[in-house]
Amino acid sequence: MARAATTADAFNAIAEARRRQILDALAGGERGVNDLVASLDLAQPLVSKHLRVLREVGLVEVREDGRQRLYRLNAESLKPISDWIKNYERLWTQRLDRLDAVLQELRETEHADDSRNE
Amino acid sequence: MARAATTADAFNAIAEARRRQILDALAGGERGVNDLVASLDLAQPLVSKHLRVLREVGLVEVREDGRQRLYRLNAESLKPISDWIKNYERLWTQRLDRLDAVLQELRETEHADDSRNE
DNA sequence: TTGACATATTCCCATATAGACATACGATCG
DNA sequence: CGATCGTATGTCTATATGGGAATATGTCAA
Repeated sequence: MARAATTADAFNAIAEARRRQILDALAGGERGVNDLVASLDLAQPLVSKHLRVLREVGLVEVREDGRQRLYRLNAESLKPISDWIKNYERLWTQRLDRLDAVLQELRETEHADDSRNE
Repeated sequence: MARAATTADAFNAIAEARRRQILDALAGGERGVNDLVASLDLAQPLVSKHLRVLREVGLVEVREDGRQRLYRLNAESLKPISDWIKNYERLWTQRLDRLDAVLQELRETEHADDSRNE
């Protein structure tokens, strides 16, 4: 079997950096294809193809407006990724193995004013 | 150009569901390869191959123990993913049908105090 | 040493890309 | 109507995969 299709799920879709860039661009709001092409400095057919992948996994949605197609982010499709990674966040947040030294250094360097949770 | 290598970065590495399963299994602590093979019901060579990919992107680390190799999670390598997705979380957390209103509110109350959810 | 065990590597194959390029399609304008 | 704009799709290629199978490597035990 080959690699899973890029349209298999959001995990595969966002593996490609360009597609993440597109999502980042759409985070600011609806945008047309040529608009994205200009922003990302990518060939138009490529942008269209990437948008297709993103659409197939539900990460973006389209709306027709005259001869333009306005794409917009559908962030909820990122939730599975967020949910998955959330289980790991504490593993580096509360990583206390040899953190003591680092914390002391940080305390000296940064002089945080409201970090009284220890 | 073909798809980016699975070892290109953590995003590509975790696109494969089996590798996420391996990470999930390692979240509980260090484990040997055969141990993982039994847990995941995967052929041993496959597990070794997946572990190699995960190792190459820094998601796991190995330690030799007799004739076993104990793998453990290096969660920090997931941080780039966590960081990226964090920018989107609020987009579904505060997803009301009238997003415009929310956006305006955000624009007005741009203070760092965001502890008033619900 | 031989053998059992734990893990890694190699070879093969079917599949699917991302990108470049050409072109098709639909909407709008003149 | 024809021309043009905005976008999508098709074709080609190089490349890399995940899985299966066989095998290599390395470690310990008797």
